[in-house]
Amino acid sequence: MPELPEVEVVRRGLARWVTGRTVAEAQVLHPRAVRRQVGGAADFAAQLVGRTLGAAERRGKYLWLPAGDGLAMLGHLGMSGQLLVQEPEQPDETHLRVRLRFTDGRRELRFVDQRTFGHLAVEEADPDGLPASLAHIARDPLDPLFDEQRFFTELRAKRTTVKRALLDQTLVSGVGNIYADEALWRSKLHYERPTATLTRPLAATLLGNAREVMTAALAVGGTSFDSLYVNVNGESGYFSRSLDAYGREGEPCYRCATPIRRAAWMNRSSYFCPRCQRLPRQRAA
DNA sequence: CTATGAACCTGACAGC
DNA sequence: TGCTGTCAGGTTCATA
Repeated sequence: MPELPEVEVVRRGLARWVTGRTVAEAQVLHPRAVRRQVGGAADFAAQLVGRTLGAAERRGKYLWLPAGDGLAMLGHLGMSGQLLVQEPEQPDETHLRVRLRFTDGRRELRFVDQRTFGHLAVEEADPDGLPASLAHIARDPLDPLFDEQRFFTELRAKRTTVKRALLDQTLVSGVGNIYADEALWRSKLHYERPTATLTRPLAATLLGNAREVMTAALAVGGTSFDSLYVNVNGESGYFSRSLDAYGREGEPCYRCATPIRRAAWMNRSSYFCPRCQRLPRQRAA
């Protein structure tokens, strides 16, 4: 469940169902799911058993469970990862990769990931509780401590285009392909607009729109096109019906009725309105 | 520093 | 039915 709203839905579920519970057993059913763990699967399990987990936290698309002694269990869902809270007697999912059993014998935590682009790891955390490998990940637009000043400065300094910048997790985290296209549509910006040409008000509009669209998506449980993107209880969100650009190739723009276009871009797709989101004419150098 | 492409995987779907 | 090609909410690494 990739982007910020979907990950936040999962974080809330974990906070509700896992906080304060003690790990009795950690089973790694696929080594790729813990490939970032320096000591491998055995180390991952050994680090977790006996630990009582704190309330889940999140930065961008990453989430983690404080585990005491300056450690945290970090997770990233990649393209297809799910964290599910399941009754122990529920049959194993086809792509079950990691299972945590708890000392209370009640519902277990399962990491299910079809494509195994996601991962879990136990890591040291800094004094603020942030896992070590997230030091370079920027705060996200829903974080009260998000540094707008820094965002504007770095955005203007970048020699790149605006959608690349939105997807750059060191500049602003949590935004992925769907919400980048949605924020750009709302801002009437072309995805290949050079960041150096963005005025401060335009950049502020863009950031505000990213914040608004992700907040709206979060309010309805995130975006789910299929059963891959679900909360810890396996339920889908409803934001797919509110998308203005993403996935709407050939359908009329809600502002001007021009058909939305899909363009191949960086091994993926960009959806945009060719009329509302124009590239300003290049000036000769 | 920036930019591109490929790699990592599995499954769904369209078209033949 | 079954094959082939394309596509998918992400990150990282290697090469220009």
